[in-house]
Amino acid sequence: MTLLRDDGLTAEELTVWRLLQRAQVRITRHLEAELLVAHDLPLASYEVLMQLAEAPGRRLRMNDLADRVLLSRSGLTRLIDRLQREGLVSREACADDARGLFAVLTDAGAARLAEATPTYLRGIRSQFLDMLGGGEIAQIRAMLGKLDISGGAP
Amino acid sequence: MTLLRDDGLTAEELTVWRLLQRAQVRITRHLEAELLVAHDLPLASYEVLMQLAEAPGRRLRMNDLADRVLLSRSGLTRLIDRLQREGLVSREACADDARGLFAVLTDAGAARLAEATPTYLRGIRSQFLDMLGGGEIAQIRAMLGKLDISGGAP
DNA sequence: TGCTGTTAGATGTCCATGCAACAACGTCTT
DNA sequence: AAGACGTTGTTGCATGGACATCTAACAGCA
Repeated sequence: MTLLRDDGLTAEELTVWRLLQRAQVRITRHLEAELLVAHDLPLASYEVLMQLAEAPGRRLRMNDLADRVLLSRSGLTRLIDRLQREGLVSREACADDARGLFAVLTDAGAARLAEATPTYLRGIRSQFLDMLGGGEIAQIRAMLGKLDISGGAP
Repeated sequence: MTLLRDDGLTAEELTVWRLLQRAQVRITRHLEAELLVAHDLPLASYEVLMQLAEAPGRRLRMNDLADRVLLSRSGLTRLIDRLQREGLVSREACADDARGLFAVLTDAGAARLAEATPTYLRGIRSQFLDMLGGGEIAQIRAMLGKLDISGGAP
């Protein structure tokens, strides 16, 4: 039982990390599967549409968007390619920086997002929030906020 | 600002889920990168070796192992292929079920694991545990335990 | 024994992703 | 004004994972 981790991590500390992994993977897979069967929309695509919908002018620079959806720049390029092919997103030039591109949510994209959103939210509720008590959500939010590198403000 | 989520999730609830995603992805990437540069060992490989080391007889059935490392069966087949090629793991037949196979940790695998473990544990500490207070670890463990489907016992 | 159905792993195929390299553009210095 | 340097986004390439499918082997029942 002590083959490893005599290096300063207690069994509990290691367990916490494993639980975090498991929770995130389990929820992610649930959402992915549900969105796919119900709306033929991968989770990553959903998250792009969601971020764009929340952004002012329904648009975001590629770089900015990549950070928000936790994807590499090249990964996002390909993903936006696909979404553009489906007509859910378009690319527009950036006025004040000729290198830059905006990914812009189209009306079709907004409609598709609206369809899928109930599935997404229901999944988060049933696979995550419902399993915690009310006060616990605030607690876990505070702790996860500390883990967030981008200075998690309240 | 309320383009979506009038469906019953508060902004905070949605934030919690996003923070969980971000935390897990950030830590995972850190570990992957560190293990790769320092030991040329992908995170998934490390986790396989780790699980085998903890298992009785340093061996686990393929199916069982796949569940523990959160991989599909085919994914694990390929991964064990690679580890076997490197000599870190071997396959052994199962006495009481001729269909079954054990993945077994070799001495070379154990050595490689021992080399990489400090890097792994240091990563978890610096990217995760150090960012939380002592009491918080127990708290978050309790909550994440509730999220774990496999009846998280204390 | 001979069927039927189920389970354990391995493979063929496809697709998403990351990294390194690149091109185009911006910024800063002098 | 001009070059050095950083940034932005796209591409070639390789990797790794999932799904569907396949084979072998078990279990149950007639």
